Amino acid sequence: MSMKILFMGTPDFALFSLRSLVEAGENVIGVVTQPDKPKGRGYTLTPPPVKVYAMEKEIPVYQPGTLRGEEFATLLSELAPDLIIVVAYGKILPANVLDYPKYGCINVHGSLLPAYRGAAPMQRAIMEGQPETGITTMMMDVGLDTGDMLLVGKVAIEENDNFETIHDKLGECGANTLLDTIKALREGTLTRTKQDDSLATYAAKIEKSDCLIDFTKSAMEVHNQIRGLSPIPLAFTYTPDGKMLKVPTTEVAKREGTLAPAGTVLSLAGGKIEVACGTGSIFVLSVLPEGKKRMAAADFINGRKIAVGDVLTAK
RNA sequence: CGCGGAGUAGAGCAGCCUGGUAGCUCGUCGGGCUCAUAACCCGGAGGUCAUGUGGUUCAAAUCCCAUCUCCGCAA
Repeated sequence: MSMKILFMGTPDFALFSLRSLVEAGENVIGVVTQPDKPKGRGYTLTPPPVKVYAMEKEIPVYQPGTLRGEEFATLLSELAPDLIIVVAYGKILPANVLDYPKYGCINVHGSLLPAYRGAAPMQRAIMEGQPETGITTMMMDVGLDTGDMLLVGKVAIEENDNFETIHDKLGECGANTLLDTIKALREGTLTRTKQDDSLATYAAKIEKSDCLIDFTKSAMEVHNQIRGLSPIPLAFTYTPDGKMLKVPTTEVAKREGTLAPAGTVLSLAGGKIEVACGTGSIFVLSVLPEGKKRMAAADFINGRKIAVGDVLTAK
């Protein structure tokens, strides 16, 4: 049975799934992705990763500004997909789209639903210190990540995993879980499980305020925040001269109790910047100073930009 | 023409405003010392100060002009 699949997705995370569909020989008849957006210095118009890949594979690409209205409805009836796969597309699908395909719309979501519904499930799970996260495939409905669950894949979050490593592991896991889901659909063995709404939690989009490091929290909480935001967009603090300092990598020091006022630099031994937290301390292993490249903490120390006793603060 | 920072030894930086001997922390190489350390001491190598056979000047890393490259913010 060859189903006509329409793929909807935008960033790198979606690319894992699209690539696996293509490589598995599925009949991907088109890709819907967000319009090119101005990015970076000088506002260069940049295509989303999914578009770049689709064009390489000569799959038709569509970038509607909206899914509501005649235009997209017409396109949909021309393409006539049997199944729509949605992975981090970035827009809400209206009811007429959800209802169109014979086999419905399947979403690949980066959490163990009903936990972490919403925009930033991977980051939030790490930031909140979860020991594991995963992928849930679901039949989409009109709610935000509220549809019936299909299959689940789990991924452990190790102490030094960060957003990048979890993103890649879940991308991989998502691709595999998606293929399993389609296989089950085809074989008629797919079962739907309702979400328990009473257990639902939301993973709100990451805001600037989420990125400000709060050293009054425990060393582990600070570490979780920093790694959940690394390498994008990165957690930050301010040095005594008022310059912003982003922190890509840290590790938790094995120390207990309150060592000094939160944010105080305790030591520069071994090329690590040890910073006091509410309880315990963390080692800052690399930094990204304002206007500079990312560098090892040892280099930052060599340039004499920080000293024992300096206090890193919210400004 | 979105805003801003930066290009000086292998790395991170200072020096530039107020032109006049190329400096700091580290790494590296050689030697010494210690039971030992993120060790310590002594010595050395390594730079056409991004580019222009540009301008000003007795003299330019420093002031002026142009170009290239890298980065942060914002979106």
